[in-house]
Amino acid sequence: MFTILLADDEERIRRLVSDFLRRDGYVVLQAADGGQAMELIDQRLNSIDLIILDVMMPVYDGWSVLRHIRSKNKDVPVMMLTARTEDTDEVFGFDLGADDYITKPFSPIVLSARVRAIEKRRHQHDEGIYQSGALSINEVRREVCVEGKTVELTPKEYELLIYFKNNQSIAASRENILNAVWGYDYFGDLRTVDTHVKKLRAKLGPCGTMIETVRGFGYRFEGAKT
Amino acid sequence: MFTILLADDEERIRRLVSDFLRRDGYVVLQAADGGQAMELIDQRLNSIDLIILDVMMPVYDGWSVLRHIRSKNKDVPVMMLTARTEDTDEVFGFDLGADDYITKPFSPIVLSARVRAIEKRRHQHDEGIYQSGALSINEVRREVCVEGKTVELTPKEYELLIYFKNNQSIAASRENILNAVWGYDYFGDLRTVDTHVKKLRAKLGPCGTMIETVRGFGYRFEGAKT
DNA sequence: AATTATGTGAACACAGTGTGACAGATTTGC
DNA sequence: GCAAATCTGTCACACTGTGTTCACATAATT
Repeated sequence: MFTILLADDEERIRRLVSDFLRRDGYVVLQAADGGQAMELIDQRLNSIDLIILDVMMPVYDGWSVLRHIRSKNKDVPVMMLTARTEDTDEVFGFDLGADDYITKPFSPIVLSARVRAIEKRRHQHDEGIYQSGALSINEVRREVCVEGKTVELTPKEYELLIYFKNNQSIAASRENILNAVWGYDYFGDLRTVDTHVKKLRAKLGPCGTMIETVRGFGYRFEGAKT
Repeated sequence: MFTILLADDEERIRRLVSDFLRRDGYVVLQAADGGQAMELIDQRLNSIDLIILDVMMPVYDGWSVLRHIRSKNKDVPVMMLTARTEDTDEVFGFDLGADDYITKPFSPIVLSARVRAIEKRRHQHDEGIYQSGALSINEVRREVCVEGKTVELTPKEYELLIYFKNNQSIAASRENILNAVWGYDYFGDLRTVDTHVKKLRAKLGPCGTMIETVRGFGYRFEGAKT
């Protein structure tokens, strides 16, 4: 989920832009002036992924809101909207830590492209994190989350999950799995795999169904259909 | 066969490019505007292997067509043609899922090189997938689809189908089949094969007729006539 | 029409899988 | 270093799915 805070005093623009962004799958919070923007930022800055600020707003202008955000030492990306004037504005904005800058009037297409660019930049920053549906695996932190909540896995369960993640959509026989996870020199019961799969499924809760049984063969891990 | 849909409003470019591609052995469908492109895509997206879209087109522009394609959740490769402008366009295109990007004016040689690159990428991706008519067998996933819908096969049914696939157009006696699928040391009733063939035919639905009876001998699997 | 080959459905034994319990191995906390 | 807690691998049981055979129906061949 990618949440965007949109602050602009023109209702027409808010509606146009938010409709467009929603159609692209983003969640959009709206603020009609700098005051409302400040409030929303104070309340839920941690769950906001991008902030779009109009420069000219009642109560507090965009620069003030931007300054407020940066004073909180949060590096959430901020995009500024401003009427076409001299470039000084632009320089000013970048100095305060704006990430992008769009002059009014703009086409929603361009805006949405810039938003995507920022989202992408952010996601490649998340390198090493696997995500599929409600399941996310952070291999650096060695942490697995389902629906945002951390799930405690034992070492074997974790390694098994990593194996599945690295072999998505591939039917894996019990032998394949045993060789890969337990090592090629391990000669144990094939059904050990079953037991661990069972436990893993249980711990993954709603994501447990991502491990499919291929009857008479083994298992197959399926990333969420998007 | 590799089919390319080429959408560009300039007739001169269409002819130049399609001549060039045809000489390389590709089949080229042409669309003179975004509307025609949309129509062709709706009608026969499944038989198209690559789409080349001009960005500036009447009716619908290239981005809209691209969005339409992706909304169908098809990962057919798309190549965008655009006049040299700002990079934002490019970012936009890649975000929407364009696979390649060529700025006008371009040389047909370059275009055809890029097309070959995409074709290559695609084909190594298709490795291990058998397709014939409405039947497709993904041996990596150990999954069989008929008319796009997954068909659940038991292990024996699956192995039998794989045997048939590997022995297309060859009359196979029941003994051949029994030896190959059940193993040379299996001594069961020859008619067991019949039962499995019957079940397999039923599960394959419209593709069941691909398994032909060779009376007095055995069976023969026939891939779809193209 | 008689004969032979194949299609079809039912019955039954058995193999594959999910599941919980348990004992030994390993790790953790003190 | 010791006890407690946790993890791991195996097993047994229940249940469902699968393979095989058989008997009979239907179709093809003579």
